[in-house]
Amino acid sequence: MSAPRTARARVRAQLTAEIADVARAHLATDGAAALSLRAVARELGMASSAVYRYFPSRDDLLTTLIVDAYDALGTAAERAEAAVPREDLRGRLHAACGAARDWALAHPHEYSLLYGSPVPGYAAPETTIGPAARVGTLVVAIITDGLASGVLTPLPGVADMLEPRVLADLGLTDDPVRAALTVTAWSGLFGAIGWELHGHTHNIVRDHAAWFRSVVDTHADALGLPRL
Amino acid sequence: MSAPRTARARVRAQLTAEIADVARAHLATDGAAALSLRAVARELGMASSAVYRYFPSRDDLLTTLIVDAYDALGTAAERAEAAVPREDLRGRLHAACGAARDWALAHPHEYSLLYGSPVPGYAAPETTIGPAARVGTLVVAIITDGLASGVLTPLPGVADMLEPRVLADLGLTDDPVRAALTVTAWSGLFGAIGWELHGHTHNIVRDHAAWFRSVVDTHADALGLPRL
DNA sequence: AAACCGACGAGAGCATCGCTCTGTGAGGCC
DNA sequence: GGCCTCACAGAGCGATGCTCTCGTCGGTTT
Repeated sequence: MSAPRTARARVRAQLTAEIADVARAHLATDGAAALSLRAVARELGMASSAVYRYFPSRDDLLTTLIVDAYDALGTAAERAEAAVPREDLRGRLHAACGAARDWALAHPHEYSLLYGSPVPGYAAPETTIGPAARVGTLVVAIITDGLASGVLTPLPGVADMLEPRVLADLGLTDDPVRAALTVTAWSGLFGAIGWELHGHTHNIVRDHAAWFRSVVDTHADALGLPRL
Repeated sequence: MSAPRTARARVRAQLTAEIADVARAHLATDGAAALSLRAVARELGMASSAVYRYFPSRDDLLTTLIVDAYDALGTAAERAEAAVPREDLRGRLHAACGAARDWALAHPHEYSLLYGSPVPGYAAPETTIGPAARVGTLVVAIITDGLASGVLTPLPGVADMLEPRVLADLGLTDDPVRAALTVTAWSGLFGAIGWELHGHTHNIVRDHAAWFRSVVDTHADALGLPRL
């Protein structure tokens, strides 16, 4: 991340990135489970043992790929969402979720790595939780914007299924019902993407793009986002 | 499936089942990716090559486990749903989905095998599509029951994102909007289960059972199921 | 009853994997 | 210029899925 000071560090950083790039290419074509450290080393013309100078284990390599993927997905969603007028809450949701779906369709294996089954014996380390939350943060921002501008009013009812600390951090303490709906929308949207990606809607859904838009609308309705 | 006629076929069927049982146990404890044909053979005291007399490949073994898992999940959901009065549509949805969630929490690895990332280079064969649809069929039955009894009336609007043939097969041709919502609910419910199972709601949701109930209610609302 | 043929199981073997250890070389640092 | 750390290669270990061959045993047919 920081600029390498010595020439040695520079070439090291460069080779590290090169390994990650090749690994990402393998991941994109063959999937996470087929990602082989030896194959990456072969493609780079180095001994397999040399790779361990840069990544202590296969899981470590996978972790960097995961973080990168979360970042790429988050960036895609954020850029799409930023292009929509602030007051169009539903449009912002559509943009963010549509971009997430597009990214998933373009990078199916990476998406599965993020939101599919956890890799065998692999536990997501702390470094992944930040990037993982970016899309969720985006959805929450749409809600809080709506509440701040008065377009949305807190939903009545009580709901204490979420962590109070998270509610406070997100600024949704006084609208816990809508906060729960936000988590529901978040999981539902990604569930729909995975559903399509893994073929569960094969032979059922004809127009996946249209269906996904309707899914977003369903959740937008539940959240009370006004149609523009 | 059919009764074995010869003694040879009987012992063969029995050993086949035994192999599948051991494999299922390994799957339950270690996960799908760690399922090793050799380990199964070791536990059964036979040479690894002998297992290939019963299952032509590891993927084939996995397929039978997948089919069995779909069946177990479907049975659990059906039994729970059958215990609820027919007229309580929302209760039936809660029962079916709650049972699916319970089953998933009790068999996380098997659930991930069904609804997580596809196994490397593994393509679900035709034999899995029947059992896979059982839970979905259950949800559809709740809807069609409501339409038949007049509790539900077709939702206005047009929706042609689903396959017309499926609409006809399910008897939802005259309520395509609700049919789309049904698919949305189906994917959203399983998305929520996977979301919880894979830890994406960790540190966000405090009471997962309550949250899941609210997810079911959200989809029940979207489907227009009356509160009893 | 005898011959036969198919299924069955074991073992060795191949290619692959993640990972470790050891030795050697070359670059940067004092 | 000498030291020293880092980088790399290679061999090796245990494990995987899968194939092939070979001996054996059981059921079937003549």
